[in-house]
Amino acid sequence: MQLTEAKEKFIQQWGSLGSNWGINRTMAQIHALFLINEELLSAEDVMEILQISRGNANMNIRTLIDWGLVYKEHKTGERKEFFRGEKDIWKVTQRVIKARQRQELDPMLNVLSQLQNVEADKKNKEEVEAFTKQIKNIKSFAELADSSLTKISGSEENWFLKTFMRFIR
Amino acid sequence: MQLTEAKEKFIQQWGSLGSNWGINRTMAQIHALFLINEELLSAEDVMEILQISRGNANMNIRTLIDWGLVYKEHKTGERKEFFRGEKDIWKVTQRVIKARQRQELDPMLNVLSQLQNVEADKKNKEEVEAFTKQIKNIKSFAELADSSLTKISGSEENWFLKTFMRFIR
DNA sequence: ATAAACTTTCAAAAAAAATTGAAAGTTCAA
DNA sequence: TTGAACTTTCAATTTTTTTTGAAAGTTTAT
Repeated sequence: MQLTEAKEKFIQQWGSLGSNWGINRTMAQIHALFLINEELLSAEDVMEILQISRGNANMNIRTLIDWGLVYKEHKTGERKEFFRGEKDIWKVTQRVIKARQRQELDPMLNVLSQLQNVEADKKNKEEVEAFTKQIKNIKSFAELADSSLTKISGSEENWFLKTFMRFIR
Repeated sequence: MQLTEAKEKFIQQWGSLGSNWGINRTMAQIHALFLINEELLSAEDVMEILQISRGNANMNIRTLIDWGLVYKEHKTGERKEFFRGEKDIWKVTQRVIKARQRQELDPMLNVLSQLQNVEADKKNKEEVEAFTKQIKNIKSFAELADSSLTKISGSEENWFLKTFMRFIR
């Protein structure tokens, strides 16, 4: 396979993976591009390589910066902003976990907390108990997941590697 | 809060969580309904409760059955099919992991394997090496994630609890 | 203070994904 | 074998999400 073809393929696949996990396909493609690109790229470079509009490029690069997956940089003597991607796949994973934890897990935990206080009357006492019990189960599980993810996203790769290597055998 | 309101809220929140993770919102809502509903439900019940069409209900219930999150059952003396949901949140998690692993992680691993064979010529030798190295990193990481998930989705809840409890402290 | 060179925003348009419901298919009791 | 009672399919429609690009905003060198 040629390098150009391989890069293209990687970008497409990463885009489709992202898209399947609720991440904007273009954002995932831009991320893929930065994962395998060694040089600094400007917003215009990204627009051209991926054939997307200015607004689209800008908005998604912005989000990637927010997530900590892309860094802003300046070339001396150039006015324009340039960007480079975080290459370390372990750091990438940690930052994606953090972003999605705050975006999705936290709101879910909030709602689950609220749902624990349901008023019962004499007619539906048992039903309310069953509901409350199940919500409690789900909440405990979500909290365990939350702590595990927090631990993982704050650890050294080394710790992770050792732990999981032991773990999977 | 009233029970009805709480159930409604849970269904909405679960739907939105699913939707954010690339799972059809309605499918997630049906799943939520089954998570908190004690009785058997027919396709018509689901249609009515969630105000959705026959085709929609059918298709998503089918997928939930494929994933192992909902079971088909028969009431004696009734022609109609009834369904009940898997209530155990640990089993639910394991089955979701399995389904998504085969749907998304496996194809990604395949593509990454293909991408390891890129032809270099004298002009782009270094670039090809950098690319290959990065793909290799990503692939190793994806394989570690894959094994970890396989291990997790095949384990007893007890093992998982013990391991992660130790883990997060 | 100006204006050139850039970045960001956002309403409208396009694309993608989900939903509908009528029609086709299936199953089963008689 | 029939037909009633159900389930499944899929083309057309609707809804949701994404993208565009012109206009507004910002920054910086002079």
